[in-house]
Amino acid sequence: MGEGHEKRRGVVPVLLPYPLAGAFDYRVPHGMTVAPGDIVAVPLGNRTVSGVVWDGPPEGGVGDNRLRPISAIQPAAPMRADLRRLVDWIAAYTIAPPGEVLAMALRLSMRGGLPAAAGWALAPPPPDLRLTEARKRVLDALAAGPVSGPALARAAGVSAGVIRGLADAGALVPTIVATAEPFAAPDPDHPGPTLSDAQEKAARALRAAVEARAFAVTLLDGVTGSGKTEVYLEAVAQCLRAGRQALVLLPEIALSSQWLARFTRRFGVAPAVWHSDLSTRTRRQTWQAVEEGRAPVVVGARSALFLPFPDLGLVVVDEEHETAFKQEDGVAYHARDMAVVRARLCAAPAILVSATPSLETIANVEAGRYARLHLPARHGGASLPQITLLDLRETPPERGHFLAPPLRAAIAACLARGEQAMLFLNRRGYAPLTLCRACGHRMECPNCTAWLVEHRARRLLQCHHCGHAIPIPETCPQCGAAHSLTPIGPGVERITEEARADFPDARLLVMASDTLPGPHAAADAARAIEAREVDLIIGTQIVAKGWHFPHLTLVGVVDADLGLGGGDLRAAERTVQLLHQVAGRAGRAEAPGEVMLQTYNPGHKVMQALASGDLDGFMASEAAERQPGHWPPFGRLAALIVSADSAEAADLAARDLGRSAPHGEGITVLGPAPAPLAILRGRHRRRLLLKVRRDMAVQPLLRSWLAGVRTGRGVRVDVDVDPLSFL
DNA sequence: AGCACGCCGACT
DNA sequence: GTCGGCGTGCTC
Repeated sequence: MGEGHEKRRGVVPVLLPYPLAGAFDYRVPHGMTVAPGDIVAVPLGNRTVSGVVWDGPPEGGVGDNRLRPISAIQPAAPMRADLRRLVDWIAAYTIAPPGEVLAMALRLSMRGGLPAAAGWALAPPPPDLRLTEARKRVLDALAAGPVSGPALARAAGVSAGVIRGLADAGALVPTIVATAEPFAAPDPDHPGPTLSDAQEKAARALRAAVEARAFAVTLLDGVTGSGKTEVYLEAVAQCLRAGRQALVLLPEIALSSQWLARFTRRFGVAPAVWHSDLSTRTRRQTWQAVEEGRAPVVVGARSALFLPFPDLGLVVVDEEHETAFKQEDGVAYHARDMAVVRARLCAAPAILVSATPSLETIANVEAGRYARLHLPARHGGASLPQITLLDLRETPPERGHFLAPPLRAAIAACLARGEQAMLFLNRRGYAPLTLCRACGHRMECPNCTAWLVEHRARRLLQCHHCGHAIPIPETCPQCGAAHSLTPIGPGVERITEEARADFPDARLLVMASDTLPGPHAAADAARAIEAREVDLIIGTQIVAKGWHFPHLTLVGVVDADLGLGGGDLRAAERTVQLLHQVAGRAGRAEAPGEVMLQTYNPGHKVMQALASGDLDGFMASEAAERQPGHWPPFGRLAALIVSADSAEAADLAARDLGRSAPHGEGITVLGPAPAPLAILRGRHRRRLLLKVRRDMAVQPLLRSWLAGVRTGRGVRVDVDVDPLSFL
């Protein structure tokens, strides 16, 4: 490093947290000196805003007479150089205004001043105070000075009631205390679980990578249940021994109660947690603890990438294949890839972890850019579940039902053995389509190109893209026929109804994002399953996360073909990843697991790969398919989404863009074509795809392309570099 | 992102 | 006659 401390006078660039084209120049007033990274207050129009003194010379885009002076240097810790480089890097890569990226990195920190909390201090003891043991402990804990409420309760080992009582008796007075409470220090030498030989070997390699204090990326892969988490926690332990901080990114932190329990088992205490739903207080405390090096380990969602670690020694991305790491709205960045960038910027190793690595990561391994550590088998005597394909053409469900007889029989047998079963269907609600039997009318969203999904429990038809909802109509809005609207196809609600009828004695639990609002509900559900208070779990996507349910031995996938349609580049890859993950929930302890996939395409390469377990072979064939056409990861892709109020305006703008598209050797432009969601939230959308060879960069092409077209009123062009979703 | 300036509907 | 809708445009 060594840079970033030079004091500067004259004119400096200041990056403002708004989607402006670049940094703005400001004059440094006499008597003030600033350095890159300083948080400053500057005038902007008729108000004062906060910004960050940026690096390099002034932009020079504006005449000296229009330059305004910096108002003040804010009393906040300067933004670190590596974070400034990360902001620059993400902005350049995603073609986003740097200020918009800065906003993501700052939004989380700049709200409010110093963290403070309600606390308690000793008052002159009232003469009639009755002292109990608990009350004595509280008074002792306050002898050294004021302490915040929760910390006091913890330190004295009492409930909040005892403190309340002392306050009522007049022995305590409320105060505001600065909360610089240290986060508990994880103990790297806390006795953890014993590793198998294979795990120990991988752990050794990762410890060495941490000790090397150099940028290097390692893929850690192995089937679900092979003990990858325990292995990378050893790398975290090594990082702690070296006195440095570690960051672990998880795709959906809110659903990871079991992950936190595993961490606690290994290190004796829980890590600092970071995600977007934290309260303002917790957010500020965590931010500050990270900044001051008091939070040795942070586990977080993608936004944790922007935390100001002073000494980051390790970055782990668990479930690296998860698409939840890709932010779609605003700045379209992939947290997995940016985590690798962050690791490189602070010369730390990165570990990518997955049972089903993305083809991108596999290609990086094969090109020698990433190392690979492979865990060959399930850990602790558990075996991989037996996966069978249920051909729905041969053994169809009864009319109006969705569970084929062999699956029903398997569930019945499983429940009879006293074991748990799970049904997986990646679709919320009761039915994805409502159709009029009289005239064929389909209930569609007025704002989006999408069907309205019936939610029977709430008596609604709802659009899963924009949230538009209407009460379920009595009559067809097209032809007026009464009682003619029929639900078509299953959602989890409908499967639940069927299961309830088929297995009336089983205790059911539905796990879907709308039935488990918030982390506590998910944690409660997981606890209930572990405690065997549930026999049959019916769930969407969220049951696929890394849960460990030791008594679950049967998983039925209601519609394994779901997700294969739509012509998405990664549809097959994603289906294999998702279903492998779901299958991995079965048989994680002594009892062997069994998985049944209901499919109309048992011959499909996805079904064959899952049934045979040959994921490497499947990924190799995916690679072979994408390579000749230079599709990712063997080429680079950027999507341009043109949206406008009217179809005509969208078409016009899209055609204009198409006409001025870059061309040349190794460059392909596809489109314009209606985006798969041709109308979304009332906006008409067209899509263009720019595809280039892997040895070329899309960013310069995009920049000159977009600079050359001026879009008309109401027209927006959104750029998505490395798009994952083709909607 | 804010907040202005700027041209067309219902109201103290 | 004004107050006010939010559509475009600018902020160093």
